[in-house]
Amino acid sequence: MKVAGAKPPLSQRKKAQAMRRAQSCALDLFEQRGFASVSMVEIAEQSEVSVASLFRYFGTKEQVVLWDEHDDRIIAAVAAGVERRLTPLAAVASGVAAALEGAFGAKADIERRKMALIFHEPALLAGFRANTSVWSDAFAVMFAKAEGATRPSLSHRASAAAAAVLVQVCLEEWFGRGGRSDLATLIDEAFSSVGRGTPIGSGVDSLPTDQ
Amino acid sequence: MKVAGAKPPLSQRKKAQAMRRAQSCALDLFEQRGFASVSMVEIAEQSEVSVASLFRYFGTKEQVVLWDEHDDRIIAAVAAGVERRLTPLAAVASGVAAALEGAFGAKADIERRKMALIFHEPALLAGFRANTSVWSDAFAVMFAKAEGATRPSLSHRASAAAAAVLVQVCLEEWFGRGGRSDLATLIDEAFSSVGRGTPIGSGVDSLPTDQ
DNA sequence: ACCCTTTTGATAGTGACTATCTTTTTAGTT
DNA sequence: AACTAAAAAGATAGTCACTATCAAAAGGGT
Repeated sequence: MKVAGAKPPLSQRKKAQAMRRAQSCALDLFEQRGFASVSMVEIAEQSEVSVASLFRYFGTKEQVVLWDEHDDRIIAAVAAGVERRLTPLAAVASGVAAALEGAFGAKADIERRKMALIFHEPALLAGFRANTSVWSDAFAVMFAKAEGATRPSLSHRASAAAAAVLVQVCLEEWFGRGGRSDLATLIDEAFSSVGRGTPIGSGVDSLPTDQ
Repeated sequence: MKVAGAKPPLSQRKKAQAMRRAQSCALDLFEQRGFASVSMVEIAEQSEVSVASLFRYFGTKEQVVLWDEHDDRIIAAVAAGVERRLTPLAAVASGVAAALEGAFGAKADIERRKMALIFHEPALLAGFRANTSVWSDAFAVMFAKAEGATRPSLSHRASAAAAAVLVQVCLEEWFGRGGRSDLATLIDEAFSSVGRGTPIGSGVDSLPTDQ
């Protein structure tokens, strides 16, 4: 295991710093004038990072917003849950809740600005939702390994995809409520409503008024 | 109810015809030279539809492939299942199975060519997966209405998103197996493995070897 | 200081997509 | 069948995300 204080090489630190600077400038510009009305050239000029580097770093304009320095924390947290042999959905639920508690702690301001932009710009929302596929694939591999399988089966992929998409739904719900609800509670509610296969009209949380 | 033989206006028929012609030409070209190496101008020349119309019809290059004349059949079939008050997941499972049986019946050749391209080109796969959001939203509204709610609750959206993504997983699995498996069986397997919340390592379909 | 490797910057080019305008086609109406 | 208002299709020019390539400038070890 690595020592916590071990520095990565200078080149990597400078790169990460440039990426943070570029993302921060991009958020400023997008908030002021909208995602479509700001060009990559402007972001480059504002952030003192060349256009070529912007594309090298982020790949696409959307990823300038969507990029998250610590976006592997969720996957790591879920992996820990899987190793504790929780139910697939339970592992994901607890892992995500733990990881996001950290994300919205220290640099909560950046995260909130990102989320606000994402839900305001359809192009960004589409990219945000595409993360589901990445999570899903990662979860599926974990589930397979936990059962000693070399490759994920259909049921592994199914559980993984369901878990990943439920996390997305909860994140959107959470932000839609202004970030005031408890994310862990939302995840719990979403996961259990799927897990128990509630029949439509059974009225577990809202009885039809029969009108 | 409308008479089955009632014709839509001439303009709409010509448009649909042009779209089919354009899609068919596009599939030819993409199969020959790859999605990225064919420009919209070439598709326009080949199909005798102007570039402007291509963008009016399809919006994006990806949608030239992804567009499906009858892609509302799935949603309609699921709506029918919901009205019969099935479980959310059951309604989606049966509806999708029914709808796709039709889709791969008459014009199965086009559908297979589309699927082959979609899974061969990452850009198309991303677009294909984005359909999940559309389905999910539609399902959520159905579930809410079935319970007499005016707007979908979190659990409605959760069930809808899970159902939609499971359909995607099954479609991908189905195509990955060369289209030889029975899609309805796959859907059943996927949905039940999520529904029962199988613990990891419980060994329902493969016991861990404990190594 | 020295080289060697990796990273960054600058430049030119491609093509998806938009905006705008003109021309054609369609659908009623007489 | 001819006339007209409305809608759709075509043509054109422009923007900008993204790629490819090469030159310059770091970084990292000797």
